[in-house]
Amino acid sequence: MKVNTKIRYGLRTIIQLAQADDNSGILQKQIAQTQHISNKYLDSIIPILKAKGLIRNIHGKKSGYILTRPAEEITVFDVYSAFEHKVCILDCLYQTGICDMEPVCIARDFWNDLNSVIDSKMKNTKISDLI
Amino acid sequence: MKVNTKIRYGLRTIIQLAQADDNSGILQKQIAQTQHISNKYLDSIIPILKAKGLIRNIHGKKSGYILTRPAEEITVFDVYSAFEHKVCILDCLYQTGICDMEPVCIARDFWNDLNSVIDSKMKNTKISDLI
DNA sequence: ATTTACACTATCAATTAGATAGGATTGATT
DNA sequence: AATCAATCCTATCTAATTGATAGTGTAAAT
Repeated sequence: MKVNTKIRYGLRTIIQLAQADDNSGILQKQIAQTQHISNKYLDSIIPILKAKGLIRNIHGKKSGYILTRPAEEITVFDVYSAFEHKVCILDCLYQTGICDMEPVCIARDFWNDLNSVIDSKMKNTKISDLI
Repeated sequence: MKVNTKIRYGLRTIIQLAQADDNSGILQKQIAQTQHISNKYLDSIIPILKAKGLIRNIHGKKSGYILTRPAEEITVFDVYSAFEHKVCILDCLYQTGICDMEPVCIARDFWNDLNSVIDSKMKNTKISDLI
């Protein structure tokens, strides 16, 4: 039950951009320095956020990254799902045939509930709620 | 963000014992068969539940395992914490000095909230609620 | 005394996490 | 057009963790 580094760094990146005044972008290098993340490692995170349409690059004098939409319109789940398709604390929740017990598993019902709780928390929290 | 096998199997074991009529115990072997878990693997799970005082062995004619207390008095968290000390989705939540950003990390505040949500769900769900 | 169940220790293969390396490409500034 | 910094892509590596099995020892019941 750990949140992995990419998701954590991804969220921190989005938060940093959300906190910036929106006239200028923030360079990857700056994010690396502020967040104490290696610039190389960010190489594997930033492109994902970009591909999912959460951030984009502006060019010119004030070059760097900005959010593509206001922080009010981005949820934690948007960031999470850039890296993992779904909130899924147990494989059997979304795949059939993994476990023989599935149709009768009471434990699974609980894990499914817990999964929903986590999912909802992420979907109901906007980046703007955090800052 | 996965729940590991020991915790899952541990919960299933507790549920099976909770469902049994309380006159007789259930042998480890029976649990293995019912739950489709190898008896050998249960060797590394059952003793932990026992050490934590959740189950105990009865001897004699109806030998096997039983719950030490009624299902109303056991929470999912009791089972979870037999295997992992705390609900902790991020190391920095309970350890200082792991991350430089800790004092100023807004993301951490969110993860901390999410952690509480998970923790509460487990602590507020009794085994008797599941069956 | 023998059988059955449980306990203890060690080991192992597979997977994943976290991170780095090196180079190609892109775009802005000169 | 040249140069320089930033970004992107692919490959690689180590360490830790997970899930599981093997083998043996011990205890209790019939």
